[in-house]
Amino acid sequence: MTSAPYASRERTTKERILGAAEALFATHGFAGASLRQVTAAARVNLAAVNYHFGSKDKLIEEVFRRRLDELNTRRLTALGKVTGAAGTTLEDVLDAYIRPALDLSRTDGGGAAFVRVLARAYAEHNETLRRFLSENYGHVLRQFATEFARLLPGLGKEEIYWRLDIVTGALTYAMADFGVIQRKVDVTERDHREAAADHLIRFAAAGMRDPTVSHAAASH
Amino acid sequence: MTSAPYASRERTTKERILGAAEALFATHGFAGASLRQVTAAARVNLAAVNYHFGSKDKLIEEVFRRRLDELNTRRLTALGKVTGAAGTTLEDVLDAYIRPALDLSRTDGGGAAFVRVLARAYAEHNETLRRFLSENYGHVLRQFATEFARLLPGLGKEEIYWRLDIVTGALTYAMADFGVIQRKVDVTERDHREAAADHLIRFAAAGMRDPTVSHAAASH
DNA sequence: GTCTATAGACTGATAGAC
DNA sequence: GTCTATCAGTCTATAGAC
Repeated sequence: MTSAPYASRERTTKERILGAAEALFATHGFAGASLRQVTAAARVNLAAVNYHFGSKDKLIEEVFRRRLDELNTRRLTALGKVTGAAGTTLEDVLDAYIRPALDLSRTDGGGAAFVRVLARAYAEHNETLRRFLSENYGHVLRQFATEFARLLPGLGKEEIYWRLDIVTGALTYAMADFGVIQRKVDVTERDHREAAADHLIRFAAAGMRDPTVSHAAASH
Repeated sequence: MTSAPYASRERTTKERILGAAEALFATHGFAGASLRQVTAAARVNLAAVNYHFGSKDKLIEEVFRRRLDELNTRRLTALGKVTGAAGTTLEDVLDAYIRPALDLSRTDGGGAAFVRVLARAYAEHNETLRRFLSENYGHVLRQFATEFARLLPGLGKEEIYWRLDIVTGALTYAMADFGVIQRKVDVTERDHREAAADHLIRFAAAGMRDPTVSHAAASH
C-alpha cells in the first residue's frame, strides 16, 4: 500500500474522504478510525468532513450507500438474466446472488476494503444499520427467495429463508476473507477468490437442494 | 437486561470486570467501549483495570482466553465420543463442531455476549488475534478435518478444509445472530437457537457430502 | 487492593478569517 | 470551499494516599 492512495488529484474532496474513510473503517472500525486519520489520508483539511457530510455518522452512512446501491443493482441484473428461463439451475441463481458480492470484493479502488466494512457492520449488530440494510436489501432478498422457491418446490417459504440465511453467512465470511485458508504464494488473489466463489456456490447448492426438512422447523 | 448485571457481590473484582468488559465489547466493540464504561458497569474503580490486568489490551486477551479454553475442551470431548465409532455419521461430527459453539451462545452469564465478541474479532481481521486463535484452535480444526477425511474418502485434504471453512463462516454468522431471520414472539430463545443449529447441521452435512469437486481446486 | 486526582494525549465539532 | 485555531469533552494510564 502506498502512503496516500486516496489522495489522487483528479478526484473531488468528497470522493477522497469517502475512499479514505472506507479504507480506515475497514482496518480500524468506525470507532477506531478518527476523522483526523481520515482527513490526513485523504489529504484534506479536518474541517472538510463536517463541511461536506455534517458529521461522522453521516459520513459512515455515505460510505455504505455508495457501494450498496451498486451491488444491489448488479445482483438484480444478474438475477433478471436467469429468472424464469427454462434451463435455469439452482447454481445459476446462487451465482447471481454470490458472484456480484465476491466480485465487489476484488474491485480496484476500495471495493475490497468495503466488504470488510460490511462484515464489520454485521458484527456491530447496530439496529439502525440493520434497518438501513433491510430497507435497502429486503426486496432483493425477497426476489431471490421467490426464485429459489420456484426451483425448490419441495421446500416451504420459511425453510427457504433459513437456508438463504446460512448462505449469506458463509458469503459474508468468505467476502471478508476471514477464513483460515491462506492464499498460497503461487495463486493470484483473483484465482483465490474465484476458487472461493466456486466452492461456495457448489456447497450452497448442495445445502439448498437437501430434501431433508428439519423437524425443528415445525415449531414455527 | 438489568442496570448492573455484572456487579453481583459474590464475584471478585477481576471477574466482574471480565463480565462487564465482555458485554460492552460485544455491544460497542473494543475501541468503542471505554474503560470508564467497563468499570462503571462492573461497579469497580477505574484504576482497577490497570491494577488487575495491566492494560486494556491485556484485558481483551483475558476476555478471549476465558471462553475459548472452555469451548475448545467441549468440542474435543464431543468429538472424542463419536470418533472412530462404527456407526458415526457426518452429522455426528458436525454436531460435535457446531453444537458446543451454539450452546455457548445461549449460556447464562455472558456466553451470549462472548459469541458476539468473537464475531467482532473475526471482523477486526487483526493479525495478532488471528495468530492467537490459530495457535489455540489449530489443533482442534486439524482433528476435525482428520475425522471428516475418514468419513468422506472421496475428498482430498484441501477440499475438506475449503468446506470446513465455509461451515465455520456460516456458524460464526449464526452464533452472533446476524441473520435476517427474526425470532418470533411465540418461539423461545432456546428453541430459536435449536432450530438454527438443526438447519445449520443439515445444510452443512449436505454441503460436505456433495460429491462434485470444483475444477478450481485443481489450481492449488 | 481500592481509592482520588490528575497528567497528557486524543476526540468530534465549530467559529471565523480568507 | 478551505483554512487555522480552539472549545469542551473524552480517553488510557499512573502517582500516591489510605
